[in-house]
Amino acid sequence: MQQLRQFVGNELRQTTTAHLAQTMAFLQLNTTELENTLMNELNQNPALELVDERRCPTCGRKLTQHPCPTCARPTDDGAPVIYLSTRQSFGGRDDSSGEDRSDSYEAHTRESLEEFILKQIAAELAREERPIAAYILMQLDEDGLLTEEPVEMAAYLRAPLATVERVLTLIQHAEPVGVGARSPIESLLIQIEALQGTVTDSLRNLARAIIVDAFDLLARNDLRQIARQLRSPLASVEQAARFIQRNLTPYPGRAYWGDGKTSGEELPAYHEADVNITMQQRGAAPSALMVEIFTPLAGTLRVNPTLRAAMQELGDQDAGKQEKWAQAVERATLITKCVQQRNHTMRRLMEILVNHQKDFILNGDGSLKPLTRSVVAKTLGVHESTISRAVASKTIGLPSGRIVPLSKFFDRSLSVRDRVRQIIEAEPRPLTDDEIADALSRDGIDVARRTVAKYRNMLGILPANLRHRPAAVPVVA
DNA sequence: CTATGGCACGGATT
DNA sequence: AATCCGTGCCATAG
Repeated sequence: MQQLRQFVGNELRQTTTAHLAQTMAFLQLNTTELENTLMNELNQNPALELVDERRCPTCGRKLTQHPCPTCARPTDDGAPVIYLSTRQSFGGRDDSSGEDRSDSYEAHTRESLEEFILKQIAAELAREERPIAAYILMQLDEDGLLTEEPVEMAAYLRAPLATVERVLTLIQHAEPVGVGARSPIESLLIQIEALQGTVTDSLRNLARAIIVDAFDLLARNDLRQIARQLRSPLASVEQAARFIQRNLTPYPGRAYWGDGKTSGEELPAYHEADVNITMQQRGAAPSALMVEIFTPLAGTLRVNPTLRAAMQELGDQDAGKQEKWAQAVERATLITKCVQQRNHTMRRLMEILVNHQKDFILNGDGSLKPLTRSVVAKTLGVHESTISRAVASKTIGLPSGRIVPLSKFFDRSLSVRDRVRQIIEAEPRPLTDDEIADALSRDGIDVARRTVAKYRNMLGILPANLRHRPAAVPVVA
């Protein structure tokens, strides 16, 4: 009896830990990544099937349109509506790369920026150039700059240098233009060339000259000195400097995250968010927040019922086969359960997040309220690491159209940084960091002057002594 | 002498 | 246990 109990206990613990491990693994993937893993699973596991008949992942009803008209209906009281929705973009299993499954490079391209670039240049790549492209993309740092010399890479890949450089050129000219440059300067130059035809040549030439010959001066915003050195009229230099600030970025990789760094216009969103928030206004009623959580795959995932039935009929005739099928079914059940659990967790998480940060969603950075993952974990009754995983590597689209990392909801200092920005924007004369710190403390925010300096840097704002009339130039390390 | 940025330490968060 | 963040101290530039 005791043995039996122990045995059952072990079994139970085993399946539970397997279940837990899988749930955790799924939870920390973003929608696209999960989609890939599920696709793999579908290919390998006959017991798992994707029914094309689409059902609303929130209520389970058959779906005739996106999003589910029942679940995604604005409420009258203006409370946020949170619902799950399958991605429309992935209509099924199209895939243009109809042939060889052996692309080893796919394994390395989970990161969205890399995928995004790869997609653009895929058509131009010969097969043997693919691994090269994949390798180069892996060497990009977080700013989108390349850390390794082409010569080294060619040696490592045992490929001709010319080929490596050809691929690199392709990458550099894909969106976002300038990734894969070896320095901020090179990146800026590539971006300038790409703008050929959109601005006058004289402006472009001057801008190029400034970057090549007077880059350190530009970083210090010393326009007079630049004008003297290049023998150009100050007015032209000012114009060119403004052009550089507005249209170019030394960190092409950052534009990708929709970070505040891209001074100026909205760049197109380079990837799809995992959650999307919009505002739906119904007449004069208070606008309700519509929170759409994307689940991967269009269709419904389930355990293949015919296989399950066949397995039971088979009995013990073919023990080996039965064993195999049993495992497949078990795993398929596990997968579907875990996906459901992931959806459930994401939904509960977003519920809290949206309610707590409603002001932030509506009014922007300044209204972000402090919030830590552990607090959310407490109120949700789950472990902290669960929240960490749920937040990790996910992005969210705000009503403003910006796509930001979900972790921004937990940023400890975003609202203070926003205050700093406001203060500087409204300053009559350049304020020193100390004065900014004072101004903040008058608002009840106590931060050290050193901290103000750090925030300033994060915002890409120059120190007071370099901050005159014209707007700041992004500081380059 | 003043304003900043670099380094590193300690506490909080993950 | 690892990482992030605010801060103090000190060197440096103007």
